[in-house]
Amino acid sequence: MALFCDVALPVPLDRTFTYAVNGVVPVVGARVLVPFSGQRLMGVVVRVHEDAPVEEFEIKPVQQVLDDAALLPEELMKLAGWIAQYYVAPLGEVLRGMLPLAAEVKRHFSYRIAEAGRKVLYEGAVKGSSRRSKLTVEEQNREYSVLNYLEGGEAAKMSALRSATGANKGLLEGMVRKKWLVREAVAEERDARRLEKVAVLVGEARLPKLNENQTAILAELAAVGGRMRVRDLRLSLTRAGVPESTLGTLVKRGLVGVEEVKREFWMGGLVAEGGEEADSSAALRNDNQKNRNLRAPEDRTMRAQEDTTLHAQENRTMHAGEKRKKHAHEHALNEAQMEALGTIAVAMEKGGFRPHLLYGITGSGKTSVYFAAMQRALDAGKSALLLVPEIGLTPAMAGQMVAAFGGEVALLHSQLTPDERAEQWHRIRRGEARIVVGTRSAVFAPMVDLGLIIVDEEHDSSYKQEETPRYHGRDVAVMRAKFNDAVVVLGSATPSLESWANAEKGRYARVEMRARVADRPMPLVELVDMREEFRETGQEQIFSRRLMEETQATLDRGEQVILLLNRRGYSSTVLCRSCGEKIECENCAVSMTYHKPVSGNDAIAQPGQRLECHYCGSRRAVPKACPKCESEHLYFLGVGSQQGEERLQELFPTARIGRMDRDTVRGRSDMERLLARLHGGEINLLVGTQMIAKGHDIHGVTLVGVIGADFQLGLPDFRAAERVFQLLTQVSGRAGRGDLIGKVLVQTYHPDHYAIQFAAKHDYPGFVAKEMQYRRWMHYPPFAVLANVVVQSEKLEEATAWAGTLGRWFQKARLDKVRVLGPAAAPIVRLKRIYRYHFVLKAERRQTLSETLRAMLAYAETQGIARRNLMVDVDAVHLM
DNA sequence: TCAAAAGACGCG
DNA sequence: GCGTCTTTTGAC
Repeated sequence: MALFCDVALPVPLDRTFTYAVNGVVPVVGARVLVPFSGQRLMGVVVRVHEDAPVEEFEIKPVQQVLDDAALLPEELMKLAGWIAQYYVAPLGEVLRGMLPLAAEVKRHFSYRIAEAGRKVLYEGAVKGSSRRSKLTVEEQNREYSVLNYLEGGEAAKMSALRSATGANKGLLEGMVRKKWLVREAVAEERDARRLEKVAVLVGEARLPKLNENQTAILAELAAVGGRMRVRDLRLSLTRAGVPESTLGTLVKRGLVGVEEVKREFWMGGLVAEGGEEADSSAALRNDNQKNRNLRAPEDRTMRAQEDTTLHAQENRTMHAGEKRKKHAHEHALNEAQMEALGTIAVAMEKGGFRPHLLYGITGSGKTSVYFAAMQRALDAGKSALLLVPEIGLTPAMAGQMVAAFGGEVALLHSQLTPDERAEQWHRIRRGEARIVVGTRSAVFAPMVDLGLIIVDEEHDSSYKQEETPRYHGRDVAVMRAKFNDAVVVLGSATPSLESWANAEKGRYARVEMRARVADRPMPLVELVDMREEFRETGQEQIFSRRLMEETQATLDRGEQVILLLNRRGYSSTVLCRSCGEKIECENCAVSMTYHKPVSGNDAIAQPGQRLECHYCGSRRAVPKACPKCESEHLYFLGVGSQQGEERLQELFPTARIGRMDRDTVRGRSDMERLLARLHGGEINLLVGTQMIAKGHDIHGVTLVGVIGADFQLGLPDFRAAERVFQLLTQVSGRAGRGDLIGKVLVQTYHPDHYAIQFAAKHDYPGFVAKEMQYRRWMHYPPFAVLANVVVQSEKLEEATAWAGTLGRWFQKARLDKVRVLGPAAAPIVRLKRIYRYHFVLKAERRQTLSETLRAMLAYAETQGIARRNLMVDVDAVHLM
């Protein structure tokens, strides 16, 4: 009987594809390489069966089976199925997101000579290569050398052809079009681990005469146990002023050996690569870290012993009253923290799926609880997963994790290269890394014996993936915990209303920490009414008199100030005074932001004054005159962080100012450098966008100023109030984390708005109660489930017509259990040249919503609306 | 998504 | 009429 298998492929089609199995029979969950529309793709087998498909098309065979066992554990396969169903996404695309192993499959093309090509080769210069042809003589000669190279009939890889004949891809493709060559898609497995050189000290009883430099190298090697990556060694040699050639001499003399080993795990991306570290002691630390990780397995046990002794020491210093078995990381916990930990620990002991909402005010020490809980999981022989919104923004957390758990940690974040990602994935899968810290997609880490999942800052919108599959990391984490029978903890000082409602309903156990560590008081929040400020001063000012006064006083006391200015760039809008026209991006229906050319050391070579679109990234120069009415009265509106920094420099000329936003912080190292300068007091006034609000723990900050955080209260988004409340609370939490009391000044045009009032009083429960009323009233989440459906096309008429078609269908369907808003122009009606209309669907029950969406998609198909022109966003976070 | 196929366009 | 660039279509 013939065997077939259904394969989920990473294409945006909501179906699987059937292939014939000829050789090895794959198991469900294994990866296979299959031919697909002229390419080779990697897919995951979801079914093996004997039912020959009835449709009349050629069933292609599986090309290669990559795994002999299911690559994904069963619960992850289940989770993938759930995501595909829940978020109306193709299973293949879900699986692709779960398996970051693209680096293990090498895809390339190879070429073989065809009949026509032979002819050309033998008949010499024919009319075929017409005079019309744009090809230069040189290119024509290249074509001949390609044909010559392939004459034997063997297929050759593109890379080989390239180096042998100097042909480029375009040339080869042209030859394929002329039918001189045929192209074949090839995909093969490869080992993602790269080789690297390691210098090894050769044991030598008697040392021959050596010069100073040579001795230095040997000493360096000996100090780290005799093995060191050559690139690290080079680095430290350069630092010490020893010429690199000395290493070569030692190798020649047989005192140092160089081995090639498969690159072992290292903290990819956590430690800065290369030698650009600002601070050499940090670099040294990093080197040590790398070397620790490089050591051979037998050293691991040794390291484990070191760790035990370390813990033993910690245990000795623990409170005498502790009677239970001591655990590391718990000695510094206060009562509230111990209680929270206790609840989580009990749940873990009991086993089974138990979701928790950890509501702990800013500064209550949630991170310490996470650490302790993860240690408990380890002690119980389980692994633990910590999700954070963005690792790049919390280097401190990543560093602490590594310090606390050493080689047990795997970090997963966006800055890893595909190879590094694959490497980490395997480490986790093999059970070598039992502590995983990562961003959204880390929720799919193939943990062994997963006992605990923690979602830090669970309200953070970066957990929502804004491309297919549009899943929410927090919700997937809860589902995963369910499939894994694990404990899940959602932590936040400002829980999302969804999670809070779940806690109220009793679906999540609520754990609260309502006091700051060391009983520090909450900072005092003062509102500055900017309307009044305007009436009194008669001028529109960025900074109120009150804020300037306090800033000056704080700086005079030698303390630090953070100012939140939640828009980047210099001015958010360029407006024509004559006709009122805003300068818009040519691709998107949004006004362009003015970025002032930067002068000074970190200036980017970007001459002229530039306007930038924050949605599509396009740039243009500031026009001399209004593009519409040609008036020259252009003026700049809306203050961004860049302008804020400039103004502050004028107002406080002696202040040491730093700026933190997407423009100054591009990579992790920028962030670390900036934070280090802040910690060291080199900066005493920091201005920045919301990234300054995220979890940094700087003890010298006693004043936080908030400028224009309330402009988004006016945005057409039902979560606007929640966002403003969260932002104010988070940024306020940056004040007074040391011994000094903090103060917060909030400049606002809406001083009476409840989001601002409650934030000023640190009253989360109060805010939630009020906001819940509004959500209930308006049938918004958490009192309804919501989906955003966007109809998109490059042609405006198409977009409106399709929106109308679907609108009529929704009307005719008379959905009594689903409310449909729209069709309406999306808040940003044109984005990256695409026109967008949208519907917002609200239903009381999940199932109703899901059924309606599928019915709508089915109808759209009958109307010839291609699936790619419809975007379905279940539990949409942004309705843009 | 992505490559092949069909369509639109320009040139002698 | 052919080469080249752009848009559309369909995949096992």
